[in-house]
Amino acid sequence: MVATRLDEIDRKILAELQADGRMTNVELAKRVGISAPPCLRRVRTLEEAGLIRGYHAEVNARELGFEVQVFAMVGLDSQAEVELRAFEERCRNWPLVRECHMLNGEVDFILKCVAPDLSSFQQFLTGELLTTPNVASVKTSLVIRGAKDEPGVPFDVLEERLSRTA
Amino acid sequence: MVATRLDEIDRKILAELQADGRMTNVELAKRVGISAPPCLRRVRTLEEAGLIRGYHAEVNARELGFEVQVFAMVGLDSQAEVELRAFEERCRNWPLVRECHMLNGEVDFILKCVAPDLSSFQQFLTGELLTTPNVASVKTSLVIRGAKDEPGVPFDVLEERLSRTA
DNA sequence: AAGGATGCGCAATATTCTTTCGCGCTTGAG
DNA sequence: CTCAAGCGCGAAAGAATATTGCGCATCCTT
Repeated sequence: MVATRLDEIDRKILAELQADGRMTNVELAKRVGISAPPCLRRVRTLEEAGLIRGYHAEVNARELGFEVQVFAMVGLDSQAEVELRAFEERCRNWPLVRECHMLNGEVDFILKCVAPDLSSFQQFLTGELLTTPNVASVKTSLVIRGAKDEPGVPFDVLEERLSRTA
Repeated sequence: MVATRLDEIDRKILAELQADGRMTNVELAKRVGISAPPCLRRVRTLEEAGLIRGYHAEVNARELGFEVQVFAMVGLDSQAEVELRAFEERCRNWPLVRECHMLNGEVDFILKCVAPDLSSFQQFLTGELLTTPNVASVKTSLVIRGAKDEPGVPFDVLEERLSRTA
């Protein structure tokens, strides 16, 4: 099912559910222009094919008490695959680390972190991240304010691209 | 309603919906330990209070044809508030830019971008970002691989913190 | 202690979801 | 070119869910 090419309706479904993941199936069907049963079948297929990984409520982190957001650039001493995997595994176990991406260039990883306040982040930084074996350098940057935070991908770009090919 | 403190049930609701945003209300009610009607009322209240910003399907970007993910660190010539706002507004209009955060330190902004392939990103980089007025420097880092990508906030940290206070 | 406000649960109604069925279209073999 | 098989669609019925109104308990205030 991986190689299955999506048609326009599938892409519309994905776009709609990315914008509003709690939309009812009948509403979704109406928007993509088919009736409810085949629409639901398509959604199930997309889920099983892994094109839809899950559904999440977007919560207001600040109101919930997570006032601090930090990007951390991490450099390691050894970039051996085993060491890379070990560091990634540690990241998965740190709840304050929400994202961990391996990068090219001088920095090995970028981490997006959240924390209730500065002191709890610094506690994590000095008590956990900096004391981790193989961590050579960490440069942190506090987020002053967020200007844009869109989840997912831009479907308009995809449609535009496909229309050029067709 | 902003100053309203959430009780444990509200936090459970948020945690559950963050993990599975399409859960039915009866299932949610069962999990948080109350009956369906008050559960739905709480969800509506949380939505109206802005604690739930929305619901989104998490789509598989790579399978959809967005194979490239890039972090871009942007420095501006002028950091006057008007200029900062102007740059943020441009970011909001670039579909390939999914996130834009203003940082402290030497870099002014960090951008998380996606693109179908390297050439379309470079087209954006050289044709759009680098030619934008007031942009002094851009350093880009390609994401080699993603190790962790959790949406939202860690509710366990929140609960732990609250239990210490109580 | 009385009054008011808040929030729960129960029950009834309306909406939505799920399943089954038959139809029409495309596809590939004869 | 014809025909049969496979696939996806739409309609309808039964099941599950969402939604509303109401009575009652609890808590806080006075």
